[in-house]
Amino acid sequence: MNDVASDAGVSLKTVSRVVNAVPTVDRDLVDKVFASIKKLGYRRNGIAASLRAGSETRMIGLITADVSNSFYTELASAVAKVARARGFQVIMASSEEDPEIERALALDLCQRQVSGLIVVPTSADHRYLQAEMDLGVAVVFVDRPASGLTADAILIDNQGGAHSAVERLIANGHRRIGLLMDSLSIYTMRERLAGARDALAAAGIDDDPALLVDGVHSPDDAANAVRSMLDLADPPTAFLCGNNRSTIGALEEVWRRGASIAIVGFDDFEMSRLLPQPVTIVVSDTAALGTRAAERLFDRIDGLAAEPTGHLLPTRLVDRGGSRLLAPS
Amino acid sequence: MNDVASDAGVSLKTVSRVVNAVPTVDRDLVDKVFASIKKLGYRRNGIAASLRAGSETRMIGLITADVSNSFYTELASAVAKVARARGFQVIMASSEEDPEIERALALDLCQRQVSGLIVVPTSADHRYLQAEMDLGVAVVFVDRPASGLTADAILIDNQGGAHSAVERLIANGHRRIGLLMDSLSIYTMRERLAGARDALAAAGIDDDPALLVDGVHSPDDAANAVRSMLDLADPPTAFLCGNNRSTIGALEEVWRRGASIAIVGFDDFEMSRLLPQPVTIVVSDTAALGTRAAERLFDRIDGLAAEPTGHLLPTRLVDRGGSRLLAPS
DNA sequence: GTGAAAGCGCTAACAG
DNA sequence: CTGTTAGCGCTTTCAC
Repeated sequence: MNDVASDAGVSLKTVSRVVNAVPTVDRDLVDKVFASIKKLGYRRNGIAASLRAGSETRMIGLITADVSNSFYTELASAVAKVARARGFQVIMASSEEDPEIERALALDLCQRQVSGLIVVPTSADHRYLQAEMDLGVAVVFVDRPASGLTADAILIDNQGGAHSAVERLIANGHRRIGLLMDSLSIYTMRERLAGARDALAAAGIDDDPALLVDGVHSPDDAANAVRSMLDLADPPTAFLCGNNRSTIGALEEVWRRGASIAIVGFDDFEMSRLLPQPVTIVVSDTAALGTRAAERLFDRIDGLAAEPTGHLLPTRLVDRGGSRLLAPS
Repeated sequence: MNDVASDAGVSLKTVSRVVNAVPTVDRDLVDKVFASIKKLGYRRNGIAASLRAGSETRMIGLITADVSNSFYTELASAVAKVARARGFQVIMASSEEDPEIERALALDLCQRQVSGLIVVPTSADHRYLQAEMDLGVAVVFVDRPASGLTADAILIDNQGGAHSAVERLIANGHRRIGLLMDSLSIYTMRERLAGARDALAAAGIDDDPALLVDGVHSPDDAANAVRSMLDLADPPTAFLCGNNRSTIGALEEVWRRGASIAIVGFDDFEMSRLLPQPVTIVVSDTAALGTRAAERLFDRIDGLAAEPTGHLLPTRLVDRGGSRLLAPS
């Protein structure tokens, strides 16, 4: 910038003004400066610009639990859209469901002076973020609430979704319902389980521990769990799957056996409508989840001082698949 | 940092040394400094640290064409893994197949002083990046090559994949093969089309323009294209789909009609194995694509001076789906 | 081992 | 309208 200034025969500050498109600069000087910029191959250093106190880096961080799950991808896509509309970039990172990684990532991003952080929390204790929040980093949690920390959270109605899913199964005559959940250390899984049990209890159905498998991470885990439950003396006639991965695995195993078993899953996935057999899915508006979180984050970045709130988005039951059954030749 | 120094009764530089874990500092001073840091709630400003010339921001940028497509998600996931192993963060952004957005994003990221850039190019002219590369930003293109610029590119063997796909269809007796391609302004689509035509020509089959639809962006576009081709007087008995989206749409339409039509698609997708009818897919190792690109980028960041090269990853034909047909009750 | 001074590239504040 | 001065938070000389 110094070089440009001397080459153009103006002061540093004038170059700065030109680069920042300040309107009150003489046309001639502007042209001269641009000529020197081109000639010298000058590039503005955005990082130095954001160094001056108070200035924003115009970056937000997004920490999800698993980049390759389409649920988080859709979320990220919605966040990115809101950010781009505001001229912010998104640094995306994945905690892989590991609290230590989450912590390291969050602190790293804060060191990089992000203006805000959207986190799908994995850790059981987020007090480590308190200091950062006190220093002015906006933090919004999404899909799961924080613990040990008062912060905004955008969630879906996990209990309600599970409740109505099980209610529907019961209405269809099912009384033995297998429950496939990922690790119960995950908030959403505990909530969904609670909702399911609620509905069972309301119908006067005993909670049989043999019909719950947790720690189901992958489609293969789900297939194994389904297999062992179907081999019980008194097997389930329906399954509730805690997330899209387990839904896929459960479907595979059920079809493999040719068994006539009802399946309700959580979290929609691309192609669910192509499934050859009817599946009911507890659908939430993932894009809205991301949009809400990003909007709340920017409200905070803009200085919103209101008390942090939890926000619950509704779910609904949707019937997917099945129609293609008629077709294949 | 100044405050910490005076609180601890040491110089600025000593604090800097402690924060950066320089070993040659007196234990007592280290403890004192840490105490003051905790007391004052000091946080290191990573951005200021990277301001000094030559210092790296330890960030790379990743620009893909569409965040919500699982193909790019897998790619991104692989890139992120390599980056994390090196302590780099990834800024991810999507060009939405718009050259202008791509350009703006790339320049923005360069202004943010990323050490390198991995780009799935959309634009037809990447000379705008030459200046940045001259200034030391490493750039690697992936999935598609750059134009107007000499740079590393990691690609898959699109022509070869399309060639063997069509060859297989011909071997199975098909002579009328419908081609569904996204916009032919996209490199991969031109290559795949060329490979397909090659195989047709080699078998002495005339290239019928009625059997090509391009500009197929979405599953619905694909379904429409399939519909109109199947309504031809002399309809195709097979389809080659240029990407996973069009494969999905083509499958839908074919099943809807109950038609007995062979389908070969490009790019695998999660759940393809759950499909109720056999589909052949031209599969490439997407994770390897991302890994290779990231590794080459870090080689460049580390100062590798060798001539930029193009790298071609192989594809293979895989049969997916079909097995479930037996099962549904 | 430790510290003082200079400066990274830029911008805010105030003059001129 | 333009230039000068100071300083963001840190690190790097180079003395002590």
